Amino acid sequence: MQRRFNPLEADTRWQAAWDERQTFKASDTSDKPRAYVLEMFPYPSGRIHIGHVRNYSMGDVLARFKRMTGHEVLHPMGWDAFGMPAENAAMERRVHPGSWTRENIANMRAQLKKLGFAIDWSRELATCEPDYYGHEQALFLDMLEAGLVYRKESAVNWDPVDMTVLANEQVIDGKGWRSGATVEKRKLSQWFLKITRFGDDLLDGLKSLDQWPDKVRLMQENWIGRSRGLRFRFDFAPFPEHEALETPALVQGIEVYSTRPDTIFGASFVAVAADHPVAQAIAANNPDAQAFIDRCKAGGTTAAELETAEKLGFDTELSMVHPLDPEWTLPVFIANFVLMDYGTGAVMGVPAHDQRDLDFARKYMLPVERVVAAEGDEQAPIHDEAYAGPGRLVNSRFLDGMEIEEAKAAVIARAEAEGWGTGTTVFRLRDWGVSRQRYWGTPIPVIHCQDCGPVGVPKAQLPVLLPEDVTFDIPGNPLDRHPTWKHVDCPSCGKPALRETDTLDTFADSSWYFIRFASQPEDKPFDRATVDKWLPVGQYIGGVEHAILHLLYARFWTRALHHMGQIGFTEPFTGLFTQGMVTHETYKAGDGSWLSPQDVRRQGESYVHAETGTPVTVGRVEKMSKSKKNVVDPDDIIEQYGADAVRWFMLSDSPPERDLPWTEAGIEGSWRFVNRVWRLFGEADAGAEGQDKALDRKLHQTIDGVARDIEALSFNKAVAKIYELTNAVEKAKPSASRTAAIRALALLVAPMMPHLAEEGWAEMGHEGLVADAPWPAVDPALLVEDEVTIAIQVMGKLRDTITVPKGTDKQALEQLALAAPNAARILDGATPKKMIVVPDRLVNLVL
RNA sequence: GCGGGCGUGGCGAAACUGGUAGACGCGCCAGAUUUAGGUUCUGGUAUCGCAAGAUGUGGGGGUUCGAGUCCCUUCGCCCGCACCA
Repeated sequence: MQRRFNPLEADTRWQAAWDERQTFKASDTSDKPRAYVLEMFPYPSGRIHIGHVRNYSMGDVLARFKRMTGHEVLHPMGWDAFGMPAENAAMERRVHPGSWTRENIANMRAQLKKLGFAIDWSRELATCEPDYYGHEQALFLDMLEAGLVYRKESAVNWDPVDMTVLANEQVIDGKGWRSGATVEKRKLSQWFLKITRFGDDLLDGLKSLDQWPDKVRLMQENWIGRSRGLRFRFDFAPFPEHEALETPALVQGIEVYSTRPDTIFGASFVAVAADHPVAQAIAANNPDAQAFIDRCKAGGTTAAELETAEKLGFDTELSMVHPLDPEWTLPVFIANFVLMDYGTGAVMGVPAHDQRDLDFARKYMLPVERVVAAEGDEQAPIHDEAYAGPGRLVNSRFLDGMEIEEAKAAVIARAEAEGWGTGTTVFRLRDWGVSRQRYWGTPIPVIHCQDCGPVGVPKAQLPVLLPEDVTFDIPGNPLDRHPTWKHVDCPSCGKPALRETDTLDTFADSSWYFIRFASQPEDKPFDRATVDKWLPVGQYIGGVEHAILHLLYARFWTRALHHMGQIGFTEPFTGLFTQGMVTHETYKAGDGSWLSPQDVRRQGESYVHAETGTPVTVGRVEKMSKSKKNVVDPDDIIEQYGADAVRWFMLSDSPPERDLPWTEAGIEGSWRFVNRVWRLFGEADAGAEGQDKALDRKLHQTIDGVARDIEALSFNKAVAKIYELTNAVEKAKPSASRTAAIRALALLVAPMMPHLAEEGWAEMGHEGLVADAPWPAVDPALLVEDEVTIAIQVMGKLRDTITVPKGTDKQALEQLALAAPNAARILDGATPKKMIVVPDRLVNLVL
């Protein structure tokens, strides 16, 4: 056997062996328990980065471990292949988005294969291919039919230079991220998916997701933002001479929404948003009002601006009647802090119990009356801080003395009885606008007919294919200006009609790919029986950056499919794990420019430029990014150290949810370990005899511990335990136990370092693949020690230790503790007042 | 501002329901092998101290026989949301 492991040769050999035998092909018909392990599929940007390597290494350990423990494992890979970068590349380099994307996929697939992941490549899919997006179109039509899709005028971010809609994330400081042009708000007819239909389900469903990080659940909870309150109407006070009253928008009064109807007797004004119909109606005849509205709209929306933004209002000189007192009128303001797209776009202002209302009231000299007070505070005046705490109602007529919740219920009941309001649930969550004025996405399968309106493309005509002959030399949507593509006959009446030229948000593509992985019939999106066998995904692994959007959309899509009776489950991912990023030190040259790690050389305690020898400043450890040049290319390091060393390093040291600092020394340490294990494999002496009880025990404890750690995704701990075992085996004298431990070691490292494990497994004369071998069995008798070390404390301080047989009784321990030399010295003849004995752990002598 | 998380050696980190803090890895120190460097191997490595011993999990306080772990308070860093009525 060679002394040094040769990864370049071993990696390719075993990857070919797995490929040839289709080792990781998942069977839909297997009787074994199933495990669906999934990592978030990548966008084919061109190259795999180190973050992907970490992500897929984690999933791979779990997938391989599940196989070894008798599961039928589904561990697929695909490509989130639609999206803007492909169109940008098309514009910049005059390549077709399709060829650019497919070339990237080929490159990245080759890179992934070099890492030896246990992936069922027969299920590979790319969302940009018609055999994927065609089925997505079918699902869209199903949702349309089920009333989960609708069309509505909506304000969007419009980039006037690129002539396209931008997502909120693509608007930076009010400018388009590519063009730099000031983004306009434009009203466009857009398709929406009715995610709010499932607002309650999506929120309540979070409770059942106990294998999700609390952080993500909380973020989704906040995002959905359910609140309960009273929606009610203020009527206008008689004010016949005011000309604005003639406007129909004003005649109906103003609807407001409040989560604190209990404070209704503390109301001192009504405020409407700048976009509110009442504001608009007033502005129509009042230039000052119009000027104020324009000013509101010009206000920035960044964090800093909002923080410092003053509460501004415009007095409309209208007044409203308090619903519980016809004699009581309240002034109406247009206010910059009221949002049109939340609730009703109008609020009742209760200054004593809402900070914004208080700020506003102080500025415009409006009354501030306390209506809720903690015990003893009934007379306490409100100064600069609104009171939002608990208490009982005061100054509130029939509500006086009630608790807050009681008063809320009383007001809602009265409003409903008297017909001026209803108890309502309001969500912060908005319906999902999915229309994009883009080429490289799933065409929305709808035809617009002058007579019939929007008509779904008949399913028999799917897929609606993207035309290949498009150009990107001018801005805008190539589908819209294609000469023939959009001209079709109406499927309903046969008259000439126009195709929808918008494509679907690419988040739609990633909302059901995990279902398609499980079942890929040609004629329909999936086969229900097969899907129900595999899903929900047992363990999903990816970055936190998807905590809201992707994970919420996927949950919605799953609920929608369930609602339509297409699948038998409601949540897509039973277990979710969000892994940390891979980070690296940053380096700066004297002139302030960033330097890549390859250009930097260590010299004693400091760093210098590799070529010029000039000093280099070492900066913070940060997420690897091209702009800071602190990137490491996976291909380079795989070539240098082999896939296993890279995989091992990705799993070592840092807990997987935390950031992992990449270091040259770290990967070298992993490489050293690969060779240590490799040398041990060469020492598996089949003829060795004799038992080494301590080593047996260590082995079985390790098998048990590593299994637990992998199940818990605590890879760093599993790695540490394997190191400990390796240390113990290296030190042990030859014996049958040692040989057994070395053989077991191959199985233990197999999920993390599969190539090394296969190579050693074969060298040790085993038939078949380690990938097909079962996880070693644990002898429970060997998990417990027969001797334990007891800590002897005096007054809680460790003074001595003794070794005794496990299970030694209390009296014996007390005697031994008193006799322990160091303890006896400290006691100096004194008798302890009390002795605390924790069996098999410690004795504490208390004076 | 609201919500959440995290502070343990020179570094990445362990420590099950309160019970011997620092496992394991990196780095570093010493030694062996080597023509040398690298590799490999052996030993050491929380701090102070020659030692006995003392101190030590961001700071302060508390509960307990016993606190990294529980409670109160304070400081620092990170993440998410953003005028949500």
